Amino acid sequence: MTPRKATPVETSDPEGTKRLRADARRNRARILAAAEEVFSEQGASASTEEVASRAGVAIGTVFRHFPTKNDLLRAIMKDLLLRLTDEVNTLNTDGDPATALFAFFTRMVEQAAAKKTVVELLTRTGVEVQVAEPVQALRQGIHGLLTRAQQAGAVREDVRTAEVMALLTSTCQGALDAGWDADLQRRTLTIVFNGLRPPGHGVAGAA
Amino acid sequence: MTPRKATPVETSDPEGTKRLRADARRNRARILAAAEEVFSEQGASASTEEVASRAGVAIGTVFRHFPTKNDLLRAIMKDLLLRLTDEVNTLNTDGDPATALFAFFTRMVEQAAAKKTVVELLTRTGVEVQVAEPVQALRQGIHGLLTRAQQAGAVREDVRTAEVMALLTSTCQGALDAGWDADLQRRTLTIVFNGLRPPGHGVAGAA
Amino acid sequence: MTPRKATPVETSDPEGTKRLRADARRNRARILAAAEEVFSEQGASASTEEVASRAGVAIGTVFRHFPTKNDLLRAIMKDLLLRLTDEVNTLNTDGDPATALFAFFTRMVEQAAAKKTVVELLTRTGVEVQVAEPVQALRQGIHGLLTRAQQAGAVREDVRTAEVMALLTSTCQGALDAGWDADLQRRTLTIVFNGLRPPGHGVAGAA
Amino acid sequence: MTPRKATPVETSDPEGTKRLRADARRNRARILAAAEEVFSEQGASASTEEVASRAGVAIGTVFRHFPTKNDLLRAIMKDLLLRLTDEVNTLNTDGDPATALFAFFTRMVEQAAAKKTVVELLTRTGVEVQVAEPVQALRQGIHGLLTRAQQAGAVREDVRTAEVMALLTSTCQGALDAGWDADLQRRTLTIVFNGLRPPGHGVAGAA
DNA sequence: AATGAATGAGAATTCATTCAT
DNA sequence: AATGAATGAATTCTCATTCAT
Repeated sequence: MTPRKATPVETSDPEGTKRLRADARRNRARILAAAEEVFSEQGASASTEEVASRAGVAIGTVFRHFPTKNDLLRAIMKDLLLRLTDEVNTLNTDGDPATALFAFFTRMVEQAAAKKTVVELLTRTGVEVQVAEPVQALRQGIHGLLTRAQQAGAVREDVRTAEVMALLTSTCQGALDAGWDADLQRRTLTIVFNGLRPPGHGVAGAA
Repeated sequence: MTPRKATPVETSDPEGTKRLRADARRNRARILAAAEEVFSEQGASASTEEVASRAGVAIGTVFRHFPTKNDLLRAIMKDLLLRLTDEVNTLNTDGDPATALFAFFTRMVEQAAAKKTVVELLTRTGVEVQVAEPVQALRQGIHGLLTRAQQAGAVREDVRTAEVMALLTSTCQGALDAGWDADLQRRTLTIVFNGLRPPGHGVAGAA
Repeated sequence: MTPRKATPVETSDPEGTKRLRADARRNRARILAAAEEVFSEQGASASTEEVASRAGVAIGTVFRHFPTKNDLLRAIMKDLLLRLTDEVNTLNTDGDPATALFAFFTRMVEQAAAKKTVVELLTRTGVEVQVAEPVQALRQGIHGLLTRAQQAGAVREDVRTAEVMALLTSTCQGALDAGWDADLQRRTLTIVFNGLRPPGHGVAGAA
Repeated sequence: MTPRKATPVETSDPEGTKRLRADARRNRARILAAAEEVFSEQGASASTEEVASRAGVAIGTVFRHFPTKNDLLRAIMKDLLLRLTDEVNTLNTDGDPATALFAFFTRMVEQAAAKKTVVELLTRTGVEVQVAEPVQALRQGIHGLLTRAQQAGAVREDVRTAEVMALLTSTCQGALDAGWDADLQRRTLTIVFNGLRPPGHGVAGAA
């Protein structure tokens, strides 16, 4: 009848990993892992109870760490985006400009199937999971990959980051579809990549 | 989430329209229309009550026509697929082989945003909505468009129906994403279409 | 995740008794009766489940009739206030002006113990149960009793309705206290009534 | 609502202050102060966590000092009653017999609003807070005030302590009600006091 | 003694589905 | 056939209390 603020463990701690007792940190990690699993399998409508039992903790523990189901969803989103951004940044520094964008694109699509919900959440606005900043970080990394690829002559000049992002999320979503196997993936990406390449650079054979 | 019964009244009646009293047939149509509206707006998790009230009937009437929420979802899927197949077939007969595939592709993506749930359902297996046959019919129509386009030299020889379907559903899903506007759509499809065209046929400028 | 409006049975029906199926009306009455019982015994924090089981209906039925626990509380409040106002109005019409106010006052205090929660709610603002109008109606009735009593010379001229209400609710709350028995009630009210009477009219003996 | 344990650590230690380390004693005091604040503001249903954080200690510390929420409620009750009894005793010794009772009465009502929960608890048996002895002590002090007032001719002979207590708690509860302001308080108490005074001693004008 | 994380039994509320009218 | 009330399992979230650190 009278809602009261709890003391959300991760509120004052964006990364959610500092200043927690050892056991609390362990549980937090377990819960995040379980949540990624569960939501990947069953979508964002999976129950928090399922996450708790998969993590081997009581339901109250989940809510102590993430006061709201949405907070939990947001947390796994941030986690993934962080990892992706790291990867992109590494490629921007160390990768071959001519292929790095394509390599990253492929990797993301490969992993998409394992990240069902994350992809859902990343792309649908409905489930208000506000992760604007981490997404922006990822976008900037991809912008870097794109620019380098264009400077290397591997991608058309008139392609912009927005389209790459659109194609990326679209194909990631597609990768969740039934019947989407490794072969189909390769062939589909070949077409997309050919579309991105400058005229004459088309790589033969989707077959 | 807890299916209790699976003896759909309309199983023995594909179109779901025969042997019904006039008012019953009218109600069935109303419910389908309302369901398409509601699920398009709110996603598949919208409540059946909402559908009923939007259709102007009582909740019991919805369940008399569609014994399960899933039956209702399946029905609107079938409806849409039927309409799409009709369109494809018309294009196969009357359209310009060199452009018909692209035209259809564009049209579908345009409408996708209005068909939120349908796209969701069409592509995720999770929500057991088995609509194999109508999908197969659509696939065949698209296969026709593709073949003709290839014969007209408008599409690479090594592209197969599976990839076209994959790209089609992927971009339809993408069209549901936040920030996906008409301009982004045009630029994204340009890239995809360029990827489909034979080398040298690339159409310049995503811009 | 997406709240949806139910179709509250009593929304369009202030009195909550019209246009309901016979069985629904029966259940509504049962629920109200059970609620009055339960909340009287255990206070406003009693569980809705308890009300449901006491009423012999499923929990969903309670929420169909009263979409919110607060709606239920508000409903029993309105019910009681309505009954009290009727009583007051009758006394205003038929009662002896010199004694009607005291009679009503006594009756309310007598019944207070049986209306634990109602009294709580009537007097505390914390539990937002907005019943301003019905309370206002009651207040006006009491104003009538007071005015008549003053015209009959039974109550001091300088007493206002606000004080009478304050004394009324105070003693009703007092009547809920431990150790408050019939004798204590009589003696306490005697003191209050003497305080209301004009000097010289004091009725002897609290004893 | 689900008491699990009832072996209050401080049972053998009425004042709850002996045999404690300095810091423990300090914490105990802080917790009591915080509890009085919190429960006064939010009522007895405020959470123990809130008390802990307001006291600047961890939740475990609260439960170490008061094994049960009820023990905490009981403790603040005792505290308040002790203070009130002190006040009464002082008035019994030093005050003007003719006015001391009225002065004390007025003071308590004034403070009632600040003691929301205390008043609640003092008067309802429901929330098992057994504080019989301290209440008895207070009652005796008030009995003294009453007796003296009667000897001074300021209060009717036939008034007994029970009625004074009843009126006192009733008006204290009333003071918690919405709309009860300083003016209403004065007018209401005037009526009550007139009721207590011997015939002919009535003080004019509630206005 | 203090800390604060974990527990788990509720509590309110929703909604697909059933069934009496 | 239609209606709409009833059902009850499931879900999110809260909080007193316990216990490892």
